[in-house]
Amino acid sequence: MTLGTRRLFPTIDASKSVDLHSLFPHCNSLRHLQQLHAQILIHGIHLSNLLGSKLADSYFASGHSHYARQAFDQMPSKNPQSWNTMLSGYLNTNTFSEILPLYQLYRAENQNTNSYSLVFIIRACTKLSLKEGKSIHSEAIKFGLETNTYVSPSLINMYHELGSLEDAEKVFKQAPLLNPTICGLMMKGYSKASMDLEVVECFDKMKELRVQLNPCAAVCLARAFGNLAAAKQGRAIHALFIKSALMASNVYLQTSLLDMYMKSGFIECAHKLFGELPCKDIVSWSTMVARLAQCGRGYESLLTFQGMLEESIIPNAVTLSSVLLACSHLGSLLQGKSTHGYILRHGIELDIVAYTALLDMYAKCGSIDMAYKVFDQMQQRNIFTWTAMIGGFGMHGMVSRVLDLFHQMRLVNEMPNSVTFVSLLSALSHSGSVQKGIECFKSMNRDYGLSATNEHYSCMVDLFGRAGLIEEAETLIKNMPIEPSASVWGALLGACRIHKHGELAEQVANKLFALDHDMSDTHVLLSNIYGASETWEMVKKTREKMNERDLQKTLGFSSIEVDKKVYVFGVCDTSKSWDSRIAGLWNVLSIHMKEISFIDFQSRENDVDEVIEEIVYGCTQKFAITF
DNA sequence: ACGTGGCTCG
Repeated sequence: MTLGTRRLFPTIDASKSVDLHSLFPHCNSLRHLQQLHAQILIHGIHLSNLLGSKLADSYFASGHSHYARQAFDQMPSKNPQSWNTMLSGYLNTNTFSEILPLYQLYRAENQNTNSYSLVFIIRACTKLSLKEGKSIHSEAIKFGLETNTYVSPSLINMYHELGSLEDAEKVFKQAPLLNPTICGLMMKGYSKASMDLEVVECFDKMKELRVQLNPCAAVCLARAFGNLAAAKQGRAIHALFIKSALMASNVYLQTSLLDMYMKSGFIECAHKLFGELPCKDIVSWSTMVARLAQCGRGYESLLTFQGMLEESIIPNAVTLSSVLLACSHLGSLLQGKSTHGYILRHGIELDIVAYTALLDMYAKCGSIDMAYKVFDQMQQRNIFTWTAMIGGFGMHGMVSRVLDLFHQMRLVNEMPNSVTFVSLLSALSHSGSVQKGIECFKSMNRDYGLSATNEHYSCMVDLFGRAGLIEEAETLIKNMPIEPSASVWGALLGACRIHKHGELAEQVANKLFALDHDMSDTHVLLSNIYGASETWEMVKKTREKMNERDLQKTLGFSSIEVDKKVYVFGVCDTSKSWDSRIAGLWNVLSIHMKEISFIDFQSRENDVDEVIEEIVYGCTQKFAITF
């Protein structure tokens, strides 16, 4: 140890080690610490466990683990606290590999262990492996510390972090007394595993045993109700949180509740809560931006993003991927490009998720070339990236690119998931590639062990249906190992419509009515099918049935931007908002479309008539948002 | 001098 040329510390009487203690808070650099270290050695006070540990702790805090270890090794006799200081230091500096060997040394010198050490080791094992975790668990059992107040929550946390919920439950059930912390952590485990019902069950148990809620449990509960889209119960727990004084100054809980309301469609409640938040951070803003985009309120999402920028909150990759999602929902290439520009101007680093959202935006806004450019330039790609690009080519009708990309993906050993196959099948269906579609559908299970979901079956029914292979479609549905969903029957109904199978359509529609889902679309479709086959009596009946049941057609909309204005078209009866130029252009276009048989199948010609008929479309104008 | 957690994105 060399001393600096200038002494910062006076020579202190060895008996007054207290004076050295008081110098710790004044060490703001490695140099200061080393000088203090020297003084301690000079005066022989390193014999003191206390000073040695404090020194090690300070070295860790300044990011110099190596010196911490040196100070520790210089202590001739160590007490449990000094060992624990080292374990804690390595844990906090993420040097997990040092922890177990150090603990081995400790145990070689000591017959005993203690709850502090165990907690550090358990936390290290959380980052290591289940095998090591289990061995430390048995160590805890050996010393009767398994149910210790600090040890058992750490064990529960470790097990669910390592993916073994069963082991977490075992520890949870062995706890002699349920406390808020243990319950909170168990709920966190369930929450991570998307076991929302179990989260709620755990909460019910807490109520029964009168265990108080803690913030962790509260957050999990809000998340669970959000996922279950059960905002009614959500409002009740919100009230409970307020009563339990959990809400104030807890941004995490506030954000979780915000998210819960948004996920379950209680937009008003969410807005109210959002408005009341005393300090909105990046996450609460991003939550609003994300959820608004996801529920199709792209314009509001962008406005919220703008509001966030006005508050001088710097968006991150998470925020921007949601903004990009809003742009793709609006179909606004201008807005999407402007977001891309914002990212470049402000040098915001995107992650793989955000780049995928950028690619997806370009694809969905019609700029497939830009989408591919982004894809091509990405340093890393995951299955979502590949799937988005495959889907992009698919929606542009570029089947050969779809198949080509899938092939490339397999060459780099990326494994397709269920969604990749939805994109593939949908592309093959739209291009009428029946044979390839069948092969792809078979391959999904045979080569990748993925079992077909209703979405895949819908694509297949659509594939057969478009090609006029109604019988094949019916057989496929009959042999489905799972209960066909409304979308599967919907695809068959669509096929009936194309090929004018009135009778089958009625049967299928009845299947759809039997399923508990939004029936208005089915009624409309059915009535259109009758219309196509000119069975006007049935059209009338269907329409009457709709009125009887008080069903309204779900409102659809589409949008386009012209000269920095976003035109939103939706079904509504106020046609005065129509710009006459747009109306004129629309007429020209529809006639032209008919002339060139724009619709892929001859039999779908009547679609065009129908669209023209529905020129009760209104148009609202919104200005592009600048940021 | 050493110990138990929480929110947003494809």
